[in-house]
Amino acid sequence: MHSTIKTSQEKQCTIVVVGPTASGKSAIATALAKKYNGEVLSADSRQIYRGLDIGTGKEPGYDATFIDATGRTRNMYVSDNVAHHMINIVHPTTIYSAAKFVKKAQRIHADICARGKTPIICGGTLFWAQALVEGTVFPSVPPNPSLRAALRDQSPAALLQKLQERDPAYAKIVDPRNPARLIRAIEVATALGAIPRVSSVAPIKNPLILALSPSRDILYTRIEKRMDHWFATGIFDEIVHAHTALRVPWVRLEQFGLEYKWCTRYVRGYVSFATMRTNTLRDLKHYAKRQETWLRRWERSNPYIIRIHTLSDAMHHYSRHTLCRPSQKKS
RNA sequence: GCCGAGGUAGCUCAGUGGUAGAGCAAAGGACUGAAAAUCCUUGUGUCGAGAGUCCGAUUCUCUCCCUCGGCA
Repeated sequence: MHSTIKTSQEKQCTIVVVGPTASGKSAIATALAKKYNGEVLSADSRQIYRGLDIGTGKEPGYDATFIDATGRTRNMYVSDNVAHHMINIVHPTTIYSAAKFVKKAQRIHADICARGKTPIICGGTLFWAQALVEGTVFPSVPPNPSLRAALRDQSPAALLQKLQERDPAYAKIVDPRNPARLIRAIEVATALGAIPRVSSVAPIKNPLILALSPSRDILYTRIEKRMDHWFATGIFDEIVHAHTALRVPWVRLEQFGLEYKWCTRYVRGYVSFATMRTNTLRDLKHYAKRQETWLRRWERSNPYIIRIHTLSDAMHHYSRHTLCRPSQKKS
């Protein structure tokens, strides 16, 4: 039952490994990649940045190149002898987005399949992972920096008013007190006249979605341990290096959130070590909680998500999935 | 031992003669080109203990206990 050799009955599938921070996604994804001739496609909104390694939880590795299915040379990241994609793809000052991620990741996914490998989507940015799996098409309105700057200081009420003038229907369903939501809605409505309905095109076929879900006690312990390990192994140097050698402004570093936010302040002498540590830990726990909330919601709309705890759970479900799939055929 | 300031939600503290709130934490939720971001909802606790005054005390008085300063 645990055969690692592909039989003719096995069908190609994409493994998806999600879960909160510090739940052990990377280790499982890498192990699955070795087991099933796979390549990892990262869905992590921070590991895309070069030079942010420790605090983003990158597994040790190096940048390398490979030849894709069309014969082109492409970049990848190699960790534990496994190819990883969507890691170290942009400079930290680059503004990236979920839409860009989905577009690029779809191409990479197709290429992995074309080369006969098993794609393993792995990441903690559930928004990105779900959008990729479901093939979400975002309104094709890129961010408008000057509009955003102009709206930045307006009250939610004023923003809502503006949105009502453009798209009253959408104004009824947005979060009326969330500036980020309101500004994006105004941005889209200004460009297109109204907010288009969201559509899902080109979802990933035959996904096996595995969700790591350690108990909260265990997770919080792991988060704290990992955080202290980062403090001890050079995250402060990394931040200083990003600022001096990579010329990443301090404000930008703070924008990355979590430890980058607090360690940057600590490195600059604005907060004590104790404050930095306490706040980082608090924010990490909040983050993990939001990831779990997202996962629960996704589960409500997708009954095929499977909760797992170990690598052998993952392998067990992979075997079942590839050998005798439930009727989830394309229609 | 004396003087002073306090003891109210897990923490920091407001507050009132008619049995109490805020922030943070915690829990839950939202999320469609910022997502490690952004935002929403949820607060009954012997108001340190005992006694007294009062129709009624967490609020006033007394005693005690504890904490923190200062003086010895």
